[in-house]
Amino acid sequence: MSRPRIVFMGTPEFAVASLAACFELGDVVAVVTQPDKPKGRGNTVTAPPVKELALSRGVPVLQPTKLRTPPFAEELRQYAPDICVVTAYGRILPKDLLELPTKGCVNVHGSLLPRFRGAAPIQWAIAHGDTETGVSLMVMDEGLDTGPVLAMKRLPIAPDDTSATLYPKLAALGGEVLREFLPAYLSGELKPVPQPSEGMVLAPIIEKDQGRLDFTKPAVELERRLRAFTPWPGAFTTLGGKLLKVHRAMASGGSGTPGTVLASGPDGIEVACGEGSLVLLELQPEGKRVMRAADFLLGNKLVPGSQPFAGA
RNA sequence: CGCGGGGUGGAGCAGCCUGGUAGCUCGUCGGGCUCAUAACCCGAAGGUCGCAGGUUCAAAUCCUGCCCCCGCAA
Repeated sequence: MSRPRIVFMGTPEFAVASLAACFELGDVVAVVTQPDKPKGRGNTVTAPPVKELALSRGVPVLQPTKLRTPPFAEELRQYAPDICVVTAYGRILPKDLLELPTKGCVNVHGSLLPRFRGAAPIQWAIAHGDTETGVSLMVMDEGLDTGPVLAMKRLPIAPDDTSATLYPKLAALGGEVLREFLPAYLSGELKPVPQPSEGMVLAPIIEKDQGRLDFTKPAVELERRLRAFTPWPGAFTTLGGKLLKVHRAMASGGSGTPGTVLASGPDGIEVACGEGSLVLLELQPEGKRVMRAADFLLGNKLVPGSQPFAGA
């Protein structure tokens, strides 16, 4: 097949590069994405990034609320897809959809499988302190990111990488892995290889409360989680009943009762943790802009020895 | 009309309710002191208090409209 008929399924910014690759690789006959949702201040109804690109290319956009009802499968069948490419769609695909395209469904996943199966692979790669991650192209089966793998591309994780900095890099890699390996899969040259049973790690969806700083944990872990959970849900604590976000911090060697301010000055605010200490470098009080810790201290006194942060 | 905080010398804040001299901490510049420090002492510069209108003898402060920044929720 020279021009495969592709149905693309995806939703956020991460999926856009994959969709762009699909436009090069075949005829994108339909794009499936999540329904428009109210977003941001003012609750403006916003279209997913994938939809924007699809519309600009004049491709039919489907935004079903439910996948498991027969009408959607029938609708999709009319497009007679050869292959369905899925990147961060945001839903589990039922068996009948997986089997609908003649070549099945392939998925671009943001980790080196079987490490970090699940909804938040990029975040957990950082949170675990990995120095390398990547993207995997796999043939989907009914399990959660358990299908046999066609190809992987690797990417180093820098010590200061956050999910925000890693996302676009991995999104681009996702487009590349499709361009390089999808044609070979479609022609039958490239066979999927089952994932090894060793090394499986789950990457469950992140919940808001996981961003709350728990100073009884080791400082190194808190620093990793801060980067992993940037931009969402971030790392935060409470000060004087108000939210205080921590945008940048550094693990250090101080010790004391967890949650105690060990030092505060131009170099930051050092807080004792369960193991080591965390030096807060950039803060954002609720309703305010991000500021350096030193600036924050000019208007807010944090006395060494005190335990001003709630929650700990 | 989703909920809420904020815009005051270069930075972070107070003052606003209860109109009446522009305040605090830091930075900057000049001088002094010290082996030394995020040091300390003395002095100085720097602000149309987001914008526009209104009320008033008088507005950062009260009223109206607009612009901009941000947190929450979804």
